[in-house]
Amino acid sequence: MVQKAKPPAAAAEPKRRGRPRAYEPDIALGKALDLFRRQGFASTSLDDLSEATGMNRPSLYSAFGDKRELYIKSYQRYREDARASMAEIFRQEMPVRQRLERIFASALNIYLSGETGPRGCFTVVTAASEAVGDPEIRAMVLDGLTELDKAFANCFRRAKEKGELPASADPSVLAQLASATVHTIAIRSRARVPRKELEAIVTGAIDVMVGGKR
Amino acid sequence: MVQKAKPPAAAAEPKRRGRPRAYEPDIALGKALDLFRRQGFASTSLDDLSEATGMNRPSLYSAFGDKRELYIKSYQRYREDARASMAEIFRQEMPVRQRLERIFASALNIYLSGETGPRGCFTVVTAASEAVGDPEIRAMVLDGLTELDKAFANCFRRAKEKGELPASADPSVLAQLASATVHTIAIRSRARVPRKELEAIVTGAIDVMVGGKR
DNA sequence: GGATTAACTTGCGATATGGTACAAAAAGCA
DNA sequence: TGCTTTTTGTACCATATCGCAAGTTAATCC
Repeated sequence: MVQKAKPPAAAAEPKRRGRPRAYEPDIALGKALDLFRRQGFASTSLDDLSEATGMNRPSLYSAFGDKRELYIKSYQRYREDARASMAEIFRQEMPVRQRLERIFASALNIYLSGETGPRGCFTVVTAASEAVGDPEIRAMVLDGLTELDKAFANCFRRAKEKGELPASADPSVLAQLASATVHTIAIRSRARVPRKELEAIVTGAIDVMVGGKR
Repeated sequence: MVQKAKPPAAAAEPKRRGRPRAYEPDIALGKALDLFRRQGFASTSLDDLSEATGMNRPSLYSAFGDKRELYIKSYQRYREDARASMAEIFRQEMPVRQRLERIFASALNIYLSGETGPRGCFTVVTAASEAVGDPEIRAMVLDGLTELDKAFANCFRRAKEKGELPASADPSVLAQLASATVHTIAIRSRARVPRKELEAIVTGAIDVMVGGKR
């Protein structure tokens, strides 16, 4: 039930007035995200969330709203994190192959980490869940899929401009193949396919996309 | 609550002894499958299943066992259907490209059909659900993924033997790309990506796998 | 027609779940 | 020291869910 005994989290705080919070919203949201990602929306109870975050239900409620809102906020958080690591990879100039390797390695790390087994990709998990019945959630999922496509397309477009790919290469087709590779490893990771095999799939896909190993 | 008013389903029946069933197990299982596929395990209640199948809960029980068993039987049924259409496609001799087109078209039909929106792929839905926590279900999912890989590998191996693919082509790598394409359209279909776009993804992937359109 | 068999219908009980009301607690402010 | 403000902790409610028990109905067998 306890989360952390350090109330003065960030340095500068404007001296809040009432009783201090016993939790840090950011890390609590992270715990909720982990749970939702592993168990899905429907089979994660508020009791589970309460235990994982160290907050009791009323606190959860006042901090994040009801279960659906908490799920949405968790997903947004997931996307922000993913975007951040993507941006990091796109910051420097490098060969396509290397950039692809980094992107896939990052994906694998996200999907395979987790204390109680691989967690997979939250976008894929949400897409496959009953939650897609909710139009707002479905829109977010679609946006997540599109964002990944665009990142890969950007990657291949740059490569083509630099002459790393033949003129016949279609960046958007390659991007969809790359996204497909991400999706397949996300799914396989949930089935506990060992890391080695997932890495082999990635390597094979890269070879096909940018030309054989060298 | 009513399912069908035709008791003498198949022609030859060994004259059962007690009160006749008011349902046909096969079509009931199909309805259950539809529901599970759309809503997932956790958020499909026995009441939902009862209504969809036209059987009340005790009948469901005696026919299929508890909810988990029903889910497993639904998944097995799904796999049998998928295997059957695969076998059909592999029956005759044809160019790789055409065979791939048929396989993907079949997948699209399965994923996009459904009265209340696309249903997606049951293997993918199960992989992404909380049900993977169950070792037996996880094993079935893994088996489903592997079976698809093998079917595609078989397809590419034949093509290579017939000289349709260059000697450098690696059937198992191509197979994983093809599976990845299936997985990505399964996921996107759940996000309601329109059929046209999914078909474009398939076409692009085929071009990359077996060489440009001709 | 009566016995037997198998399925159907109704209804229940134990538990879990999402959500909330209300009072105690811990801080600042005067 | 009292007062206000914000959060926590406990308890609760209405509902939903799974699974099953007991009795009823409809068919065949003798």
